[in-house]
Amino acid sequence: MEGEWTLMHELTQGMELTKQLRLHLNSSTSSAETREFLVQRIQSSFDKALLILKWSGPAVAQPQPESPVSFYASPWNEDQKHVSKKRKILPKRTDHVTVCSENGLEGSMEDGYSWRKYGQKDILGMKYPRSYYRCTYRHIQGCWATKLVQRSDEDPSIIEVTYKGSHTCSQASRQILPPASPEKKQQPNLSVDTEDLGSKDMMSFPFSFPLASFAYDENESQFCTQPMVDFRDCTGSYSPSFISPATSEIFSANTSATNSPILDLDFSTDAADFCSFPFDGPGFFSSRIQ
DNA sequence: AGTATTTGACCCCC
DNA sequence: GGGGGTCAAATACT
Repeated sequence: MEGEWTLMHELTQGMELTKQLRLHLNSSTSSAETREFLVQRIQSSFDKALLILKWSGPAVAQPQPESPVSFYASPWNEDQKHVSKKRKILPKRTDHVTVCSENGLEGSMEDGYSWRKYGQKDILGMKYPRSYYRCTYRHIQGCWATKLVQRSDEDPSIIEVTYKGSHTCSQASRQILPPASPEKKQQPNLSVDTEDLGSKDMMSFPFSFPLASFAYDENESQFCTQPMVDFRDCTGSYSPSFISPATSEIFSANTSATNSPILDLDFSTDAADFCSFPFDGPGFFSSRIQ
């Protein structure tokens, strides 16, 4: 089974990386960046292994939408029905994603989830207003994921997306699945700057890749993604040179709402979902495509 | 008619 | 008190 092989591969790689990290920890010449890179790769390997386990069989695979979300103070059916204007305590995890949107992708659907806009504010010092989105299924399934969309001042083609909370709706659990059917309309490509690609085997992950990488913000106890991945229109000139015919299928991402195979992993709850994928190490995507 | 978006008001936190 | 996040009525869209 390919899944088993990949699982073994990831676990083995995790072990190897751990050994490397140990060597670096004992080495006075090792840089902090290198160690951090190894840490992230280790985490990535184990994340992937966990994901493979998680999705390898129906008995254990499907997380239930009603499964508790640790950072919410109380369950939906107790708290959420008491609608109040009181500011809710937000989850402690925030994901920052920077995407380059030149074709209006900054709407509610480009990341594989279905969002509903619930507000817009002019932010002090910001040229462009900030838009607030919540999961479409908030009231149906008690999914309290939200995101903030802010167009960059410096480069209006850059859309900064901040995710708050994680999806507990059923949509979250199917994000990892491949598209149910081929999309007919032209899809924008998801391009990744891979200037500092570490190793080719990092591309071996069979079913998914991140929209952006995650880093842990210790100050705020938050997970933050690093601004590394851009959306480009299909006609865009940029195309990562490493993409092979095989991998381009993975990277040619459908960014419409329901069948993006890639933009997922994401923001769901448990540790296994904090996937810092292989290409997310420091320097892995070292610059943003403009 | 049902759903999504807009937008002014409200409220909390710093 | 001001800024930012959310609510909800009004409006637009399908």
